[in-house]
Amino acid sequence: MKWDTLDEEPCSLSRTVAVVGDRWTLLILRECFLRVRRFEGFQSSLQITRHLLSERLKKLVRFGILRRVPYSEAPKRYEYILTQKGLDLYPIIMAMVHWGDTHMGDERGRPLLHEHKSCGKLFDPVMVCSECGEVLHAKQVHVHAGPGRRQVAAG
Amino acid sequence: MKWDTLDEEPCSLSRTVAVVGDRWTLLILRECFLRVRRFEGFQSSLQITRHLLSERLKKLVRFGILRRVPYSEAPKRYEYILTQKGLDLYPIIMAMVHWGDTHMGDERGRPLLHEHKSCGKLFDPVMVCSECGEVLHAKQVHVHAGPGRRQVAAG
DNA sequence: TCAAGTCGGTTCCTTTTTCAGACTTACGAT
DNA sequence: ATCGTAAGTCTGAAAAAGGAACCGACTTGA
Repeated sequence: MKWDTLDEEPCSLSRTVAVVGDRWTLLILRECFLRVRRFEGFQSSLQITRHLLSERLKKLVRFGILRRVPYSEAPKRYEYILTQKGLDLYPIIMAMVHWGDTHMGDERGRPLLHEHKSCGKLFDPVMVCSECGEVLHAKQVHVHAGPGRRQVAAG
Repeated sequence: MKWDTLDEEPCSLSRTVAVVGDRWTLLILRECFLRVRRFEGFQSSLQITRHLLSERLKKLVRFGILRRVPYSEAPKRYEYILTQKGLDLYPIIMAMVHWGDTHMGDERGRPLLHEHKSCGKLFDPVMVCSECGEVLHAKQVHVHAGPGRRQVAAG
């Protein structure tokens, strides 16, 4: 497996992993969803080295997850804003937060609570079937080869 | 940020990232959900080095995501089976597969199709609010500090 | 019975990433 | 002139990943 061509594998998970499959990238995205937008903001809340932050932000921009938007002309300053493609990562982040809440909690309770503005309640994210609306479980799902599958590789 | 204590951060995303936040681990989990159970099975389908596979499997066992179950006494041979905690990672994997299908596809179409046995249809996973059942969007969610939050750190 | 193959690893060495922290550039304020 | 801020870049050391050979306990086939 070569990481530099992982985004071309005939497997949607590999392609996603190529983009967000490392620790810092996922933590940077968490900050994005918490409305952090600027280099110093990411750096101070994550304690990531500036070198790596710079590289990760470039990569997220290259993949179209963030847009680099100037907010000051002199001196030139930029913020990093989630694109629609980036906003669509929300279910991944929320699924991870929910798993952490469920399986990695401690005696102090949840670090964050989420309120759904539409209904006004504190909620958990639940994954359902787009067709029947039932909650999804791994054992209820059967996998078929699709048109984009080249070989026996999975995906 | 020190990776060895990431699972104790007051942030559910960090804690999840501590366990599944690297490329190989996510790909190994994909194989688990595709019913791969044995060392050689993972190794040959992923082309991961045996060294790294060994280490990652140990880590997943240590975190209670896989169980190491003997299937032969002489010689001693083991398989790796998802625990309930591991099965609960399914929404994360499916959210990543769905994002890849949506945003990283090519002209050949999807590598895999998913059929929901309960309703018999090909489906996409959708994340909804546990309280009202509506589809979740990042902008509809407001975040509050919960009891497990120590400081200004996010989670 | 002896060689070859299988499975689940371990060991060793090289290459790539990451880390920690100083340095740079461009400006505004004191 | 000096300080502070923002958004980076550069450098050398440490850690992680990659590649490939080796090992031990069996089974299989000649």
